[in-house]
Amino acid sequence: MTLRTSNLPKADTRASHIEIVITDILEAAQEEFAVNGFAGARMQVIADRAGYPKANVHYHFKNKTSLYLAVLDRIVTRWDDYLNDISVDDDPAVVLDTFIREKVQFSFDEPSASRLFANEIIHGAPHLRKHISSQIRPYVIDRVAVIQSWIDAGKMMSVDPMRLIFLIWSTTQHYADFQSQILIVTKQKKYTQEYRQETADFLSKLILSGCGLTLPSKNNELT
Amino acid sequence: MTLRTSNLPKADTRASHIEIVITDILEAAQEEFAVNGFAGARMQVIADRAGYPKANVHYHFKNKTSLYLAVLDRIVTRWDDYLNDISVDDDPAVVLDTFIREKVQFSFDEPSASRLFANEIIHGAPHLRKHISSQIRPYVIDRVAVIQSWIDAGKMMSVDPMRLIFLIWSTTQHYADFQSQILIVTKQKKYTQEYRQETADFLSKLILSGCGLTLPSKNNELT
DNA sequence: CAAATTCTTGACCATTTGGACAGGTTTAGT
DNA sequence: ACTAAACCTGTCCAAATGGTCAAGAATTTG
Repeated sequence: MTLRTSNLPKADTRASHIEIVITDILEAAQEEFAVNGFAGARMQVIADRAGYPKANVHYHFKNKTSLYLAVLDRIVTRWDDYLNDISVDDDPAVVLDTFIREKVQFSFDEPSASRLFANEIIHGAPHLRKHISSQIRPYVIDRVAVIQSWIDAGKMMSVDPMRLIFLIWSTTQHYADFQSQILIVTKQKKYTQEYRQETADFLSKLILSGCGLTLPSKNNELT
Repeated sequence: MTLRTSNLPKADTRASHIEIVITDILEAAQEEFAVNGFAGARMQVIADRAGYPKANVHYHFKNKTSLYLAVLDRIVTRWDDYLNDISVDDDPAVVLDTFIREKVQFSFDEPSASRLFANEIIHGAPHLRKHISSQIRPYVIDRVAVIQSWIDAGKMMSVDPMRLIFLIWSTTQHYADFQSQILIVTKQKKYTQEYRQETADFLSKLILSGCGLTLPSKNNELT
């Protein structure tokens, strides 16, 4: 609505101004791509939502595909930031509990990112194949090894570690990807803070218990 | 490829011929919509895949939307057929085990149906709102009541029944919707029969155990 | 302060695509 | 066998949409 160019603080440099424009466009694009998919997304809508003329969007991003890739890259990067390191010496219960709660939080906090990602995978991951095999796969293999060592050490029940990771991914993502269905079934307008909390508690409890684990004692001081 | 009109058996009536054509189109459309989403799907591609001229598709289906709705309806109907009835007197472990295995089977057998459905929900379920509130919601409420009665009867651990249903849905659907990611991470070309079986076993075991349940004894004679 | 560089934008275009339509063909009824 | 209805399909078209371009505004630089 308001023209960014005319009412910026004096101290603003060109570089930082550009960053704002780019971010505006990326955020608008993420929303549009998440809601309508790549093919369904409209450059005009993205431009409108970001608050710039369409040609401006094309100035900063060569074409629709490169804009989409930029959005994906941004999501994937933020995703990777969430990935915490775990070690053989850690307590399985604590690690899994933390992992689950972080994933749940991500789903509730950034549903459009989650949906865009899901969309890309459902459609065969045409733009993410490389990232999956070079980043995600090593990550999974690494965690699998640690979980397996816990099992070997008798610290938890014997369950297939990779499928356990898939299970955690799926159950947590579900609340973002299938939000519309869940809200209708539960007759809610939107997720409440309480619902989020109970969901995290539920998932943590059921999954840990499914692995034969229990949290040490105190477990309610997470954000 | 071959023209259906010219080489049909004499006994074939017009009605059944039409059914074949319609089915061909619906199947082609399901695949195309699942792979590319509604906006990305091309009528020309659907027609080609079905083996008829595009105008023929438009003869049987008013427009793209009505074709899409027909595909959705077909999927939803088949989905509903899977829904088994459960009662308070049943053994929770057996019911949940059966339920999980049926859902897993559906995901592996009809991945494109699952993906199309997921796609619709991710994009806000514009065409399924009614079905969700009139069919799915009552179904869920019904199962929730039964599960709750099991909990009250001390037959299983106290877990939120609705979230348990969501969890089963998400974990089973995951293998269809995120197939491309899973195949890359597990370095498989396609799901093997063995992988399907182990997945069903894994999910059943972990979820039952998460509910404090164990299967009676014999549990390996399912299809 | 002038020139050069970067950024912005309205107007315009080429292509794609859903869909209309009219004329032809096959089937069912009598 | 003949007619009417149902079905099929090649051709064409209007609308939508991604993308271009050249001129103008703002900012940096020499």
